[in-house]
Amino acid sequence: MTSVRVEPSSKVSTADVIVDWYAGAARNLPWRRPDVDAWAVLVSEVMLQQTPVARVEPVWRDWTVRWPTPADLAAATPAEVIRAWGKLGYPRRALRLREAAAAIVERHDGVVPRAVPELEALPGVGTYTARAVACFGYGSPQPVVDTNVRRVVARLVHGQAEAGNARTADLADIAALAPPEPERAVRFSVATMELGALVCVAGAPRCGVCPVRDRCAWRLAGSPAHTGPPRRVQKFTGTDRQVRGRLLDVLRAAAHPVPASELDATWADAVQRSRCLDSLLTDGLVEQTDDGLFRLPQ
DNA sequence: GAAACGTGGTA
DNA sequence: TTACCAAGTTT
Repeated sequence: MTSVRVEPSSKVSTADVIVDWYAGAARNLPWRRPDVDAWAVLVSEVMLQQTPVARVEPVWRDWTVRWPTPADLAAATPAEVIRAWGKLGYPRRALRLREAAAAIVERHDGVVPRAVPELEALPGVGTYTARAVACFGYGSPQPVVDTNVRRVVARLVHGQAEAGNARTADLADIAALAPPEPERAVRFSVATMELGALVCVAGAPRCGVCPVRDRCAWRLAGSPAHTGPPRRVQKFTGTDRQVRGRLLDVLRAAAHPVPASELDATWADAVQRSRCLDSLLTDGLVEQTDDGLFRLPQ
């Protein structure tokens, strides 16, 4: 009689376990549909920088319908993209995305480049985003390291409760786990991010449902608490970021240029208010008309 | 390498 | 209510 050979779990590669888990656990996010092109992927990746998926989804749908190609976005005004960005936060990303679109039109014939160095040369595109676009937009087997992946590697490989700051070695760490087949390597990249986003989360990891709990260095070490300096969380209340946000909020909502007096109500401290308005002007998020009124750049 | 850069949900 | 955190990049 024949017998089924069951390999010990340790013989199954960690990458295969994570990829197989992803097949059954992946969220159905719109930018993961197979017909989504590299431009729409780039838009999603920039929007997702420091902004949760739930808030990105509706805005991404609007953008990809309104500006389906880089040339379309390059032809839009800053005011249009700033308004369409809504309240995703860090609105300089919207300007940079428009600048990236213009660079794609000028330097790449309107086609999102495939090569990581060319992607990284685009405004607002750094190490993470360049690899994410190459990998998810073009199916290139790039190692992709975001905050989720760094946390998974910190625990699974290094036995640490938390990831430290981003390091150059992060790319090598995840590349060492990646499967050799290009298509599986792409799945592995998105699957590792998903594992960090859904299971190996920052606050209270759901180790009970983790597919690699039996081989996680952190778990095997008894889930030791984080040692070392606590990560400082950035303040928001009272900062220039808050003030800038309020100023821009007024200008986004205004149908016409507004006088400075209309901005006074946003923040009591006139010195800080003025500094923030200046910085918005410098950033190209606001412009002043000839008669001294303020508006989003036309 | 540290600090700046928005916003809102969750515990 | 305060604190943490969310697919980073730029200076």
